Amino acid sequence: MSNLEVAKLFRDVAAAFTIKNEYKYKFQILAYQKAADSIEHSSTELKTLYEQGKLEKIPGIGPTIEKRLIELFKTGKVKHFEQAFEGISPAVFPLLDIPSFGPKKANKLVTHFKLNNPKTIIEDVRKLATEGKIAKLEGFGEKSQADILRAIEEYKTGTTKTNRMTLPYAFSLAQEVIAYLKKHKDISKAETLGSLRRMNSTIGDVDIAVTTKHPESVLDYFVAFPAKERIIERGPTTASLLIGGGKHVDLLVLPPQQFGSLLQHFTGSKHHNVALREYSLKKHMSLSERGIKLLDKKGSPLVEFDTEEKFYKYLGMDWIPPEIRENQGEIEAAIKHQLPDLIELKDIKGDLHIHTNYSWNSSHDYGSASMEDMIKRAKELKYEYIGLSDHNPSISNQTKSEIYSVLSRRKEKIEQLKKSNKNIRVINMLELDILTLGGVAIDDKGLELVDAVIVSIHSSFSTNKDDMTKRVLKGLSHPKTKILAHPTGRLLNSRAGYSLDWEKLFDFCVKNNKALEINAWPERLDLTDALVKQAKEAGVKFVINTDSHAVSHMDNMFYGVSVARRGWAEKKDILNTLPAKSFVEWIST
DNA sequence: GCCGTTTTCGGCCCGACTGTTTTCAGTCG
Repeated sequence: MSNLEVAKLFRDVAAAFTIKNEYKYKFQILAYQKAADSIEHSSTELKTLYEQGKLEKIPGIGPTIEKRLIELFKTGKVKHFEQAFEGISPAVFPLLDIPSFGPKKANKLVTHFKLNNPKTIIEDVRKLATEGKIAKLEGFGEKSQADILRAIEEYKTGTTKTNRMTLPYAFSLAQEVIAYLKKHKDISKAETLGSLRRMNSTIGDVDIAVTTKHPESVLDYFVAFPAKERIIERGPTTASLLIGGGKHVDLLVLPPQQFGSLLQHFTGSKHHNVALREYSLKKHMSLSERGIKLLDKKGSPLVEFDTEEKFYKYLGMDWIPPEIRENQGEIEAAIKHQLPDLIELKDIKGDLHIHTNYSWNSSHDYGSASMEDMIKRAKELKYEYIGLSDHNPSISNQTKSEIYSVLSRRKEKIEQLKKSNKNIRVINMLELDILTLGGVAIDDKGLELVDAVIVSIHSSFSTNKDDMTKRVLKGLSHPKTKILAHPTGRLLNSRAGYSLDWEKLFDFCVKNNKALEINAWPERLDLTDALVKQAKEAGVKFVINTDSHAVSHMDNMFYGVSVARRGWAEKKDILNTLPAKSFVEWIST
């Protein structure tokens, strides 16, 4: 059973408790939802933790839920859950996947119309709505019947929440909306919030905050946004639009004196906010997007904040960078004034994963720009060094001596470039395939013709964890291999990546002075933020690379730096912040 | 059912919006 399946089961359990008695089970419901959230966000499979007897390492899993999970993995079911589901039609649960359906609404429809088939339930409800039967039910009406119909249509056509957006897509959508908003004369400030401000690897909704003295007219203007599909909601301080492709854009409007708490609240994450509020409650302060209520002094006015810095300071803590607001220890660190000094884009002094159009019967794709053009861009970016790391020449249709000869010709060209570019260090590198049977695609004699290599997996993704780990460690063992590129192999929204024994890999990297790449390509963002944090704690060093195949790709460095920041990485953790001399020393020894 | 920088008992985030009501229930983030 995968983490997502367990999380869904827990949410169904919470829904079942909600239907049975929301008040009696209030805190069990909360506990199962919290556990589901945390299981979804876990970077380790629960099954693995179960096998290692480490289930209690997941926050939100205590002794009782641990017992239930052990029963689940042992027998495939949980007695206690079956009791919880007793008397509730299984047809309720598929409905919960449709936005606007919660446990109460779903159960009311299912019981009243005696619907019991989970396979046909969505079609059954759609039919009832079409026939006008739902409007007659108490608590429903014509409007909600129409809403149900539309929600089902949007769900079936995939208009709602299918794929999450990649960062560049979300940024350009946000920029488009902000550019539109800025045309309104009463808007003084507009900023993106939510997961986009936290630089999450994928974005669900785009949240934009605006401060103005004329909220009415701003909201009117916003909901008239030309590219909208429809208005989802519109109140006095917020509005939400559905944009083509099933994306939401939410606007939040508050007066300038409350802008600080507004930013804080809608930047999230939800887990960060809940933890922050629980902490503050113990200090008798109640937090919201409008400010802070002091619970000790009755009738005292709301304390307002125009900046986020003042808001956090009032709570007795340092301002927390948005990227690490995930309730992963940042609140405790902010109280103790021990927040990490996160790496910044300006710290980066070189890019080592650069593909060019150098043509030589390659094993994989070429870049579109010349070595000269990529070097020129690196200089514009004020880099001190650049690694030219084309894919290794194909080994399937060239003899060894042919390979030595092409490598040597490329070396000559790069030596020329080194000489003609005195103010940047050009490093002769390769991105080298780790073969299916371990080992790398080019032998020792060939590797003498390059300064250093990046290794990566480009084949046999389904290899099991133990074999894949052996394969990767063997690939990293050669003295010339310094960096493991895109270590998980994932592609956002399309490929999960392969399995690796991360603890083993981290340990190997620390002992053998190898680095893990943080690949800045927006569909990769690989390592993941969670693994960066774990690796950093194990003492692993990183290199942030763009994996550029065109000049413009070199600007993606920003996304890689964001992943590093989300993983709590500091300048000292990232090797390509080193000055040229020290970096070249590391990579060539 | 979880959890601990005033707690191993006694707490558990907070408000927005919609639709169906005429003061509230449900859902969402």
